[in-house]
Amino acid sequence: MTPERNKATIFDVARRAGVSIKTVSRVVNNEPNVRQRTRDKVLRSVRELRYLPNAAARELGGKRSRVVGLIYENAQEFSYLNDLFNGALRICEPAGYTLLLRPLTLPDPEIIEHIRQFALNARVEGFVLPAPLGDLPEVPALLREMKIPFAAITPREPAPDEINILCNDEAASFSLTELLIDQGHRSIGFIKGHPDHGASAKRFAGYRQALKKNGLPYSARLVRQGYFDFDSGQAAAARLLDLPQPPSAILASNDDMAAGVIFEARGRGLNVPGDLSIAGFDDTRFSSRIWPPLTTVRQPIIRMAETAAGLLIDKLDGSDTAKPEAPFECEVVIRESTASLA
Amino acid sequence: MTPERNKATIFDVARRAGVSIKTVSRVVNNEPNVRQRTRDKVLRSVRELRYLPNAAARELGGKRSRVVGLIYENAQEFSYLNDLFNGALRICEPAGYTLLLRPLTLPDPEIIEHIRQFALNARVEGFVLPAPLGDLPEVPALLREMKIPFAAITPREPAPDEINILCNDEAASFSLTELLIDQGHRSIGFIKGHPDHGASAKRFAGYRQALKKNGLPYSARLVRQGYFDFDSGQAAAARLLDLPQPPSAILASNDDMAAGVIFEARGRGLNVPGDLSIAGFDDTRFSSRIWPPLTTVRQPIIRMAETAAGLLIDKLDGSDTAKPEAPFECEVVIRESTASLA
DNA sequence: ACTTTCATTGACAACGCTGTCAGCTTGCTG
DNA sequence: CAGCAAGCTGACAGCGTTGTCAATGAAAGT
Repeated sequence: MTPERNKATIFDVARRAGVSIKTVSRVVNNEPNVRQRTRDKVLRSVRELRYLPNAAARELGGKRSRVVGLIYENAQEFSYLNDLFNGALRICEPAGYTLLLRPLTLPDPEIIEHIRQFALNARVEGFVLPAPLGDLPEVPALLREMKIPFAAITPREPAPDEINILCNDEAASFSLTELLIDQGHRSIGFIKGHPDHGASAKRFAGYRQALKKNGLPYSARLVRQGYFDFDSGQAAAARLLDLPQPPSAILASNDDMAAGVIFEARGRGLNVPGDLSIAGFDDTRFSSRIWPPLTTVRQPIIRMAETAAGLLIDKLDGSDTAKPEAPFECEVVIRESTASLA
Repeated sequence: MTPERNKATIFDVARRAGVSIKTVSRVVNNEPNVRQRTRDKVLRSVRELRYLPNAAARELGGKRSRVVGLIYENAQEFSYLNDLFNGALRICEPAGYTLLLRPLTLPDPEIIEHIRQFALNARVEGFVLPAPLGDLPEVPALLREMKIPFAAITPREPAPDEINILCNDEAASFSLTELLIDQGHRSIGFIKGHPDHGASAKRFAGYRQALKKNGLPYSARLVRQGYFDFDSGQAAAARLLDLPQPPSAILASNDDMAAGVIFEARGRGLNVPGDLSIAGFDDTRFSSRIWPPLTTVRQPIIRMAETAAGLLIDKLDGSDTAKPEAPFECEVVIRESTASLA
């Protein structure tokens, strides 16, 4: 059933190089205490035989599985997941790690047990832990308890000695709000994101800050709770537009909700951006494809995932690189869903 | 580094059940020639100790890796990929198989070499091979050469003894076209899909058949080549709408292109569906979220992926179930982007 | 009762690597 | 130049399974 495998074993390499298998092992694993000449001999032999270490034997003999797990919420935006996966994979593969995906469906009372099972079954050595799972306190707690290192991608301050990648959500939200203010909007609605997501609070904070800095009054009536999905965005927009004095612009905490706002606006015969400016967050695949194309904020997810995977692997490999990462910068993408107030 | 693993080994189970490790192995692997009483004893012991076979040892000892590979084109619609993955995972996981993803970026002159490397490195025992990779003749050819079984999900007739899952693209396209005809449309534009995708030809064939059966003339001017992406859909729509006698309806071979058509129509101030009816294929995540929501065709991707993975695993496990699958049925989803001709 | 046949079970050698530890070289130190 | 530490290398024992094959037991045939 198994295809003809790469036949060469460590023995073949050793014989050809005239050394012991242990020395080959040392070279292959980049261990110290091998003379340069010996190392070269072995390396040549490895190349000539196209030697590829047998992962199963490696795991059985040593204790390392070289498996990195990526757990994520199944309801996440697909393009976000895709970037996450591609970014992490780009690092894991060349480093000789296997990247395993595990979708989780929230809410799930047994989520902890599911993660534990996954970690055990798949022999996961380390996790990439994106938002919103990383925002749930119990998930990092479980991994700490299981002594499995992880690299979180969440808008939080990392615990000491833990890896956490974040981007500057608050600053981006601030910029976006200021953009609307600069365009003359004085009444700007805001739709909050899912309360379980750390980003929601940050984005809201940026909005308030921008209002404050520009001397605009904050009004709770202009703020509605959403849950990051299209429907909640639409519903929130409906209530905002039903106000006696509806806002002239609405800022949604993500693009799915912004799409819902557009949908609702169009349904009411409103002209976007003529009658209502709309902006979102995340720049998903469709943000530029809906009508009108959405003004939004783009996060460098791929690079964030790469960095997370890279730092995680450094840790797993024992190369203690304790450099704290600076937050990644988000980019405001201005499209046609926002316009100056006539 | 590795967390405290499930400690119980086959020896512990054997001791507790009062049998040899080989007998435990037989029971765990569902091999024949074990008395029922013995089997029960072992099973109880397994349960009590929460025994979980060590995958690495299993692979090293036997020859099975229990890895199923899912290779896909990176540019694919995310929701399609997501369904594919979730469907396959739902089958693989409980069956004790590991599902490994491998994105490929087309066009890629070295694609064969990449797949070969992946198969070797990851010790893939069998592949799930979705469109469009399964449509490329060289990919199935490689897997046949490497003697790696695969389950294709493509609109083709399967080679004998190979697994192929398909859905009735042609019939769906036929229905969708007839729907438009029933709504009074007499001039229906068609945007073809990417020529490398097997589905493209099928969908086009269904369109022509429906015209023919309903006595409508076929005009090549109303047919444009697209490539399954938004931009090509928009471009094709532009040319269709520039016709001296533009069609009153446009059928795009997928929803990305249909979104492009809507985009173009709106840009020209056309009312959809008042001035132009638009329909697509695939029912992606955003098909119902754009304005107007798209009439389209939904494929049961999840079930198709489940079936593909299931048949593949049957084959890998040696349970020769040679039942040829009937094509899955697509479902026409009628939304607001199509309407009767006034 | 005495083979023969087959289902059932177990002993033991792989599988290909890493960990441990001992042995052999070097290069320094005094 | 002996003496010692540090650098380098190899022998060998696991790691937890499955495959092979021989041994045992039970059922069936003569």
